[in-house]
Amino acid sequence: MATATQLTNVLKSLADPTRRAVFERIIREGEVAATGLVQGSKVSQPAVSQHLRALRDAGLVVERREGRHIHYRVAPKGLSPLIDWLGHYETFWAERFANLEKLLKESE
Amino acid sequence: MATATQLTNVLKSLADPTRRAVFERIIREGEVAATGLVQGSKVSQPAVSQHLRALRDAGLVVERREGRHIHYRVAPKGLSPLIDWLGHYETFWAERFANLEKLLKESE
DNA sequence: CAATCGTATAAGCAATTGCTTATATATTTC
DNA sequence: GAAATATATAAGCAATTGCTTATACGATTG
Repeated sequence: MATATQLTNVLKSLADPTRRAVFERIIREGEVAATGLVQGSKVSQPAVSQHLRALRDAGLVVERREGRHIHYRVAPKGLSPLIDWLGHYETFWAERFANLEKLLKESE
Repeated sequence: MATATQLTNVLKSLADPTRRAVFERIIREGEVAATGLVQGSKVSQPAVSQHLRALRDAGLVVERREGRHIHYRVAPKGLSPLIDWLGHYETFWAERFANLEKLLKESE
């Protein structure tokens, strides 16, 4: 079960637009090296690195070292704390949420 | 359609544990006056008031004045930006699920 | 109208955040 | 081993955040 702290970390991580953009690129591109994420980013390499650390600490991405590159990809259950939290209040906004939750549960 | 700014506001609002607790109480209790939310809260009345304003600005709650009380309740579509954002990557997660399944089959 | 109740706003402050530049740490290549 | 590449960490700084106390506003009651 996801703790409140984990949920807080996920929400905080996604709340920053720059960091969320990094996460979205990782989602779209599947697996990206940090270099690739720096290119096309508005912020510096250290800034991207710091965002990647935040995302990793929040459990949203995982890294895989390959030579001097470090490739990032989405952590399978990274969004679980958020999905679970939404699901906890499902009855309040059931219809829209039902399909998404089902899909995500299957992918665990 | 929800803008990126709206999503950011929703995420930021929910990212703070105290403010999220206020929101959760409003969800559970249906309609609550600010006084009720202050009671049982760890923070002061102004702090609660500021959190309520943030939640309202993010579109997560609506208020209804009744005499000198102001009652808060969940805004029906307040979480839409978040739900929509998650749904936007639905296809990605579906593909991820498919790939995982494929990978597991191959490793048998 | 004066007192009171419910709530919001103002001002100030310590803590946190997101960024920068500069530097360190791995890893590979020459 | 030296240079180059990929990434992380350190230090510092301006902006933002979440809280506090004090005060203002709005509605009700006497």
